[in-house]
Amino acid sequence: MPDAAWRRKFQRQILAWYAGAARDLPWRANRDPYRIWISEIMLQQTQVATVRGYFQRFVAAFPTVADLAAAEEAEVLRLWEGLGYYRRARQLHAAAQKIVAEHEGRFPRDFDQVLALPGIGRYTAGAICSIAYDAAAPILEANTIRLHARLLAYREDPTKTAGQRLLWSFAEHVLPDSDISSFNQALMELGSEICTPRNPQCEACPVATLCGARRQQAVAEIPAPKKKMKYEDRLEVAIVVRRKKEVLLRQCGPEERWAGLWDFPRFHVASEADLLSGELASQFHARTGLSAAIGSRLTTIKHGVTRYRITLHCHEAEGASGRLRKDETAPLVWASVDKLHDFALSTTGRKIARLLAK
DNA sequence: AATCCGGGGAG
DNA sequence: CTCCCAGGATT
Repeated sequence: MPDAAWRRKFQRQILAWYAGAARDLPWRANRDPYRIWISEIMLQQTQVATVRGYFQRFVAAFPTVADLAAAEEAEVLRLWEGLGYYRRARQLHAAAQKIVAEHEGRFPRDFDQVLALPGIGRYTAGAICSIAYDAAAPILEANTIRLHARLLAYREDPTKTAGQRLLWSFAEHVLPDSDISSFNQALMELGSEICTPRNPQCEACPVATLCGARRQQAVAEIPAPKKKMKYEDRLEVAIVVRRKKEVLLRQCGPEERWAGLWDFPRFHVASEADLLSGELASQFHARTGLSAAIGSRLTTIKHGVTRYRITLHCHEAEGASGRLRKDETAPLVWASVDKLHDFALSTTGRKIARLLAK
């Protein structure tokens, strides 16, 4: 670990640089812990450019913890539509209700109480408490993992347990006595804007002279590349069942992907042949209670969900008849095509909905 | 320690 | 195409 002199120079350089480089982001307008919390949850595994618009709409709809707690979960999910990792939205909502129930509706000040809220781990608790309250809490996330790994010339995979232990320790060790809020944000800003994954701008870096990777001319090799994800190809089919101006939607159950969101009835099939074999129609009947033939293809959408590369064929159902099956955990409803914007849909569901509206 | 969870930006 | 992103929860 670096000594006190190194630390002081590091802190001074970081803070001086940030004073002139801080971007004007919506969640930096004030230090309201509620807004900072919302931004931190949205920013989990999601880029700043993507979050901007969502953040503005979300805090406009729910300006306070109490507003969020009082909202319907469906409305929260609707505002989250397209952001992904929908568990974040449900946990955000649950946390707001917990704050109302246990903290009189005021966002807690104590680190451990913040950490105890659903959806908040060590990073997010540290970020909120340092940014909003100037608490002496370290942070470690994508930007600072890369930044610190380079500063320390750490050549192992910094996302593994040993690397995490080292980098959390470093993050705590370099924390200044004051201005923690600016300091932590500055570290992330530096990682995001200067110490980038590819082609970092070391010439513009305020701590280049303190950087181990730079000294070893190993900036391009650090951090070590993560092991490549192996993707599994998957074939799925979405069925569009029309009834006059309505279409059949299904709400995803709590145990499945996109829990709480609505989608067109969707099936995993082994091969293209299953579309014709009657196997799909049989599954469709078991799921919905309706009898129908698989009709013409409307479109094909390719997308990825974690380790799956999904090819989604979207087909019309023809001659649907029968009575809808009752399903408590995954309700089926007939939705007016003109009212599909009132439902929180998965991104693929929204693409299909847009197709039907034409 | 591994795995799951989404979607999009950017090269 | 591939890599990556202000991670957390679960197993």
